[in-house]
Amino acid sequence: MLHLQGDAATAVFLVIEGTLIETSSTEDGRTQGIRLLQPGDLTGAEAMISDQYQCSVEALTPARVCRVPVSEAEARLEGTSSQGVALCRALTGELMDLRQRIMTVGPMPAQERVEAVLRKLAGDGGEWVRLPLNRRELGELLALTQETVSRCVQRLKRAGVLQTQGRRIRFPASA
Amino acid sequence: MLHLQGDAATAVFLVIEGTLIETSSTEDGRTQGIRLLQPGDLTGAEAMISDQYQCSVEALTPARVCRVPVSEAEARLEGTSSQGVALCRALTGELMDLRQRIMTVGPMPAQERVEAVLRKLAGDGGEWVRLPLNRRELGELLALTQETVSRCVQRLKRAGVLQTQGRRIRFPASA
DNA sequence: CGAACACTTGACGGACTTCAAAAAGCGTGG
DNA sequence: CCACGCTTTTTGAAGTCCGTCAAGTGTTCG
Repeated sequence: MLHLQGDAATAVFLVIEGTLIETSSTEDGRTQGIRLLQPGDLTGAEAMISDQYQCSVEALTPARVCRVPVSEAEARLEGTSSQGVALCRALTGELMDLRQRIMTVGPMPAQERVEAVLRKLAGDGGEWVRLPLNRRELGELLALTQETVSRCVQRLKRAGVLQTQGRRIRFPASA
Repeated sequence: MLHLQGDAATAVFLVIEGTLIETSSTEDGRTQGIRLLQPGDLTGAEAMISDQYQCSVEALTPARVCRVPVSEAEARLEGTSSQGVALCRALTGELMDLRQRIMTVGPMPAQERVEAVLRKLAGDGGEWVRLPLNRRELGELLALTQETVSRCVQRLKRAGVLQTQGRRIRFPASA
């Protein structure tokens, strides 16, 4: 085990030899494998922009990895233009976002996926927001059909989780 | 439409304003939404290591984006240590890998997912390889149950796509 | 006002999950 | 080498969630 999801993120790792696996778990215990790591792959890059690891990394075979403390990685970039550092941080942010997406389309049931994406789009501040996607496009994003998306939205409405008004939706403040 | 999957990749884009969506399609026409892009997000980073875009990007609302030609992005990193450039390339590779994973767990049926991951692990060179994961772990990676993974492996065996021998598997050379 | 498009709803079928049990691998010690 | 116990894998039966097909009901905009 290289590190656990939630551990203090202090280093980036480069795989030299062997096969490892990144996994991530939801609070309620569902686990999803994110990706296999093979020689040449990098992992733990989120250490550069976050203080906690987003996933656990475990060796599946005996493996050798190169551990680069964040301080050292940053020192290497230090001499560089600030754009270089900014680019790395941005790329790392994209990585974290894609991992989150895998957690959504992987183990979540349809209704949770729909709620997750709508919350992201609408915010949960309680304002009305016009959705920029139709049901078909939402389905495409969530690996569901438009019909399933529609049914989930209706179910969430009936459950009082959200309100709709044509193409506009809103999550009532949960207090 | 910012660019299409397969277009010549010549620039990286930074979202300034608006909402856009990255989508990717398989050769046989299934489309999967990869992620929503919002202000501050970066897209098209694969231009730095590939000559084709991996996904299409489309604006869902009126949007403003900053287009950075690859040549310029590289020039900015030029003054830097080679490690900076290497780091960016590695991060971009991870991004492409995660997109591929979303294509796998999103729209692919169980049997295709199993075949895809086994081919990645075993190579299709025709040698026997010992799997470093058991059925439960394969299921975790593919968002399937261990039983479904097992059934798919059996079906692939019967179809002559692969052979097994305890924990070892092999894809007969397809010639 | 009407046509095109988006969204909802229902009935049905199929793919995958769940639960349960049998079979096969695999290491240990006799 | 074989017997034993453990884990992993396979197989079966039943149930569920989601996809497909097909109407029907908004909504938007010319």
